[in-house]
Amino acid sequence: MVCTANDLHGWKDFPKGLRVLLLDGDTSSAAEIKTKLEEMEYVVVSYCNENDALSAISSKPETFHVAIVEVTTSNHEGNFKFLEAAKDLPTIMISNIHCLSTMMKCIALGAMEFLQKPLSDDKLRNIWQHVVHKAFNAGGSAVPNSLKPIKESVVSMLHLELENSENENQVEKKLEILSGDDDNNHELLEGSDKYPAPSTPQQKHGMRLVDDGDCQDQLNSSLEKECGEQDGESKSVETTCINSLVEGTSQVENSQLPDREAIKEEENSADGCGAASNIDHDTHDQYNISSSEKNKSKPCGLSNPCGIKVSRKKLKVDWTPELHRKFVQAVEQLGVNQAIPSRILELMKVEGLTRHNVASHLQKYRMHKRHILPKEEDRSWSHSKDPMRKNYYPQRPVMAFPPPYHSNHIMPVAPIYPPWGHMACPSPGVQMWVPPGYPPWRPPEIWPWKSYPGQHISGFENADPYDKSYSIAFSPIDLQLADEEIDKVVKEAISKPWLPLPLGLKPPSTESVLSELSKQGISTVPSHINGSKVIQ
DNA sequence: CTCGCAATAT
DNA sequence: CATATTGCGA
Repeated sequence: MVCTANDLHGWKDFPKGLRVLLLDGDTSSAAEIKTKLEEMEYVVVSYCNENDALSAISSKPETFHVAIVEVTTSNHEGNFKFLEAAKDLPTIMISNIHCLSTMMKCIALGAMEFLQKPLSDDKLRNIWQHVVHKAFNAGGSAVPNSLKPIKESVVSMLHLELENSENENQVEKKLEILSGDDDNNHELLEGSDKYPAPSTPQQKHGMRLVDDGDCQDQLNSSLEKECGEQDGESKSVETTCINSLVEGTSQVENSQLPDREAIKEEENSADGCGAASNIDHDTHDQYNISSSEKNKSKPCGLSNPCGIKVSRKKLKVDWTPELHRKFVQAVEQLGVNQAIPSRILELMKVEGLTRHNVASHLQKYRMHKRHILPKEEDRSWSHSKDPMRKNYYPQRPVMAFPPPYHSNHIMPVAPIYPPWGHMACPSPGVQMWVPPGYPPWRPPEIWPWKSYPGQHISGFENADPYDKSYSIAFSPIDLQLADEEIDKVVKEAISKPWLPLPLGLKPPSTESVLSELSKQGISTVPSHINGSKVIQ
């Protein structure tokens, strides 16, 4: 009934309207909690005995999103039964008693949290977090029906795309933001305005890990439901950990930038999450770093007090198109001659990426520049395979665009970057071979100020031996076509400075261009170049 | 320590 | 087999 996708398509102010089952034997306490919850615009149905509550959730399991259940010394059994029956329902235990083993048992049986009475408003207000958490963490098993809409609406609210395994850390981070401002709980922002309820958010990162460990290590006597289910999440545990470690410092301010990168761990287990289905890197920047599953060389079984594995393992970088795009952009911005790993790393501004990764990638990049093109060459031209001569290709023919191509139309949408495809033509003016009939997109590397006819500034490649050879290889028609296109774009850009640059790409910085030019003895910049400078 | 290359691993 | 990682000399 409740939760059709339509009902909740928006769920405008999300936590409001969340349906809470309250089970508290103490009627006055129940009334008090109910009142508070209702002030927070939760919908509360309270019960005073377990049987009523049990029948309620068993007859209409989708009626509630979350349950709050009181535990006393006398009603253990009923509550445990409830937990058992409501294991799809995020359940928060509340109690006056301070019994560690009881708490432990509840948690082990699947309770999300165990709170001591009296309940603070903060904790009540934040119960929705458990709902969302569970909605995103129904490990393995399907998300319970009552929680599906939650997940959907949260996803839509955050403008997230949910891949097979979306990084929940990302979600959670945004949710933390949510709890801060979206909750518009002005009346409660006394002193600690940042995180109203310390216990709840903390539990996500720290406590739950402990719980998992406890479940498996100590309490596996008879109670391993949630634990078993959540076992498959050790990856996300590590992801969270990595994220907080790696990104913690710089991400604090950056987390809202549109081009935030996400680190996600790849799991090669059966539920094949990322790798196979990562074809949609157009929309959101994303790259994967997966830890090698075998921690052989390093003795990294250490655990910190929280039980979090501090495995600073070697991370394998998956150079997704997006990541690679950044890389190329950085290289270009630096100029091929100055593209050293450390600087590239800086420019890429990607947390978690090491200089080593970049160096390796750079190596590959250069290798391709030197080998792929020459190879094509060798096959069709000379059959000289002399490896010593690989740097010299004075007269390489370059494919021109097929005749029918004329650049009268606007740039096509940003292309999917093939891993190395456009590397074949990283220098301006050099056209990548495009299959006939292919949409003639222009690589982002080709920017007006890089190749103007006659000046042959031609960007940064002059100091690069390989690129030098490329620039020789211009075919007239290439130049003409490129100029035509470029001219058009430049004119448009100049005449409409308020518009974003084509393809939404960031051009090289003015400084880098100018410094490069001055290095080459060009101190005066043509006026139209200046013009393009203005729009930056 | 960084860079770039070559060997090695996945 | 392509590509990422590791190792090593400059």
